Amino acid sequence: MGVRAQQKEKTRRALVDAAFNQLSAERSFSSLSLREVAREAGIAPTSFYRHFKDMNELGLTMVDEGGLTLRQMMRKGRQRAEAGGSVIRISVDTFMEVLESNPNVFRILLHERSGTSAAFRAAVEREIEHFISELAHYTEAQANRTPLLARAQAEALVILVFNAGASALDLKRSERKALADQLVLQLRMVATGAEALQQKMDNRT
Amino acid sequence: MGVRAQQKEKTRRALVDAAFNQLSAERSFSSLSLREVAREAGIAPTSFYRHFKDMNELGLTMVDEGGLTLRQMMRKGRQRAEAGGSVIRISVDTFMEVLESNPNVFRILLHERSGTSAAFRAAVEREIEHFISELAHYTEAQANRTPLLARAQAEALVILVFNAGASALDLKRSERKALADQLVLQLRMVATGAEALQQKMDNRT
DNA sequence: AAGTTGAGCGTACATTTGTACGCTAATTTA
DNA sequence: TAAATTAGCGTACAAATGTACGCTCAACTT
Repeated sequence: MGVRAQQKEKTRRALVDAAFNQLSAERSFSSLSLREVAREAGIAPTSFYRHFKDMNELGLTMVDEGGLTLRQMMRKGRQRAEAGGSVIRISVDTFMEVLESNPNVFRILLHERSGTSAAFRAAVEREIEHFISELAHYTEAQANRTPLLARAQAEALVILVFNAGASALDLKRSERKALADQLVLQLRMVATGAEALQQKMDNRT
Repeated sequence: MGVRAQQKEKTRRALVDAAFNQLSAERSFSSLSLREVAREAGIAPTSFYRHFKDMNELGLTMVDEGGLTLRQMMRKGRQRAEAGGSVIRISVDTFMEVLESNPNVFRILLHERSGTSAAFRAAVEREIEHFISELAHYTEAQANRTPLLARAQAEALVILVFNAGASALDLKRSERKALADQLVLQLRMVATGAEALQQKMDNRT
């Protein structure tokens, strides 16, 4: 890659990073202005357009990138689970760690999920869908579920986890433990219930 | 109430209604400006301050009012359930009807739940908490659950319902049916799972 | 070596925003 | 009836925003 393209990429990164860094509990992506992001990235407002058509395009980039980061981290965590132990417990712990080290990635996903732009909502939904279908396949194979049931179960699990994540963002580390415990309990409910419903269906044939 | 106070109340209502009416899939409360709301309500921007300290105060009013509306409607729907039939099915159907007739009430709750103001998040959480504890008491009595289990179960149920509501907002009426069906399935999973876990606990003593 | 490209800049402008201030006129109080 | 209160208005202003336009000069192409 030429010097020029390299520099361009660097500036683009600076923009994305600047935007991520400005997110917080008090600041959502949609409340960021183009000028603020440019300022934080150390470039002139008008230079922004050399990289993104508008803030929307930057935001979508962030959602995609964030979702990817999350999935990679969760996948890495899942490898730990293969060593044995409760899949649920280990997944929840991994999730909480990921949350703690990437709060802003989470914030943009959570907020824009119920956001004001259809494109954003769709993008977030796509990311969540990745989690759901990965999990559904896993359960379908592992626990011998009907696709329909596996899907419903996986979706319920993911929703509960994401929701707990949203709550966790507002909590101190000490309070998160209790949250995690309750989440584990809820996930077990779903898993147990799905199993029971599956059995009932199997017996009926 | 004097003529004066009456007129004031009327204008206040006009402001609240104006704000609600401007909400849509493309427009969140936090993206509304004070001037827009005043314009829609037919008053001068500066007159806004005769009724609310700032937009934040208006928003909190809307959350409280919206939450109340929702709870009243759900309660009315629950009376239908007493006539017999699946509690879960009837509740879900009621919920979907409420959603359809008050989409904007829902929008503000859903959006501000993951919003940028701690006060808003707390207010929404308070409203959701109402639902959860009402439901937890119901299950505790009805199904003889441990408080801890009842709470976890109720929370899971409410989260799944609200989440489905968020998805439903983006769907056509025809597509909502499938969503409702899956939601029912998920709620049954939780209920069945909670029951199983409760049994297991009871047997252990 | 000469010519082309394009990332980044500065200037400029029209819009929109929140809100301070002081007035008016109708209602309420005394 | 006289005085006090106050909802609503119009004017005004500083701040911020998105973005059009044209320039520069380093990097790349030919």
